[in-house]
Amino acid sequence: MLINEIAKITGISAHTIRFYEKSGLIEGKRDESIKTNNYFHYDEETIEKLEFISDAKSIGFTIREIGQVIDAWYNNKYTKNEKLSILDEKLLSLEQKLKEIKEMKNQIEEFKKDVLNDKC
Amino acid sequence: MLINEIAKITGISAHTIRFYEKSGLIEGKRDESIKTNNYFHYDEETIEKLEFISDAKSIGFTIREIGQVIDAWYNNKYTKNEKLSILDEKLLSLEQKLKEIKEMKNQIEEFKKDVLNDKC
DNA sequence: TACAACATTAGAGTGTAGTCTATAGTTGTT
DNA sequence: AACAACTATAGACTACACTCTAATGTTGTA
Repeated sequence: MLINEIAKITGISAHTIRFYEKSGLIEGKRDESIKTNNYFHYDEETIEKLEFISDAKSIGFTIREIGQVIDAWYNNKYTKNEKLSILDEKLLSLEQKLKEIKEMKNQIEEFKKDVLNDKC
Repeated sequence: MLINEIAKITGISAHTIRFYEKSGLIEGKRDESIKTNNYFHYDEETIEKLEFISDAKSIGFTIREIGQVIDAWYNNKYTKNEKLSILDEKLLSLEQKLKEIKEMKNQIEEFKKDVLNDKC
């Protein structure tokens, strides 16, 4: 798959995909048998990664954090224990986010009560 | 209270507090009886607002969104129905965030399983 | 073969949310 | 009065995550 095809599939622009590539989140491969161009080729795994990136970004993970998780999942950059500790850390931060969001829900419910009772 | 005092209480720097003031999130009052300076004075309500801002930022609300909620709560910029609709919209987006975070937790749990089973 | 549509890179520009600096004036303590 | 510590404002600077432009080359179709 060339960049525009994977862009269409994932809904992420070619520009942004190149940005993710430069940021080290994904990695296209060059076909060594083709000498006339140096186009990047992307596979199914890259689609998975890009979908993960979209999800992770929307819950507030930074590029750096997403890179860590991707490396913990796909890469051999880390030992097994390092991988598990990165993933556990992210799970913990997600727990924290859940707690904060529930608290914020309660607070906004209180605001609503105040508005309903004309207290503000 | 002057700016440094409220900064110390909330843990938010004076610079950032001035930035929030310029962004319309909080509003200090000038003491008209003092002619020698034009220092801003802040009250308890501003502390509440700044604490809300910290919480809301940490769950990913933008300055604009936070401004809307503060206006829906403290201000008479909106009608009762407008206020309720802003707050309901935020509640809905919090529900959405909760869902996304739970899904991400499951996905990272799956990554962990893969790592534990040496599948990657 | 013309040419639209695609690919690459470097680098510039944008929006958000601060963060810092410089300048100038004010207040409180010695 | 001297001086440290505070305050205000304008505007420069930063980090992050894109987003776009320009220049150049390649591919596929009429």
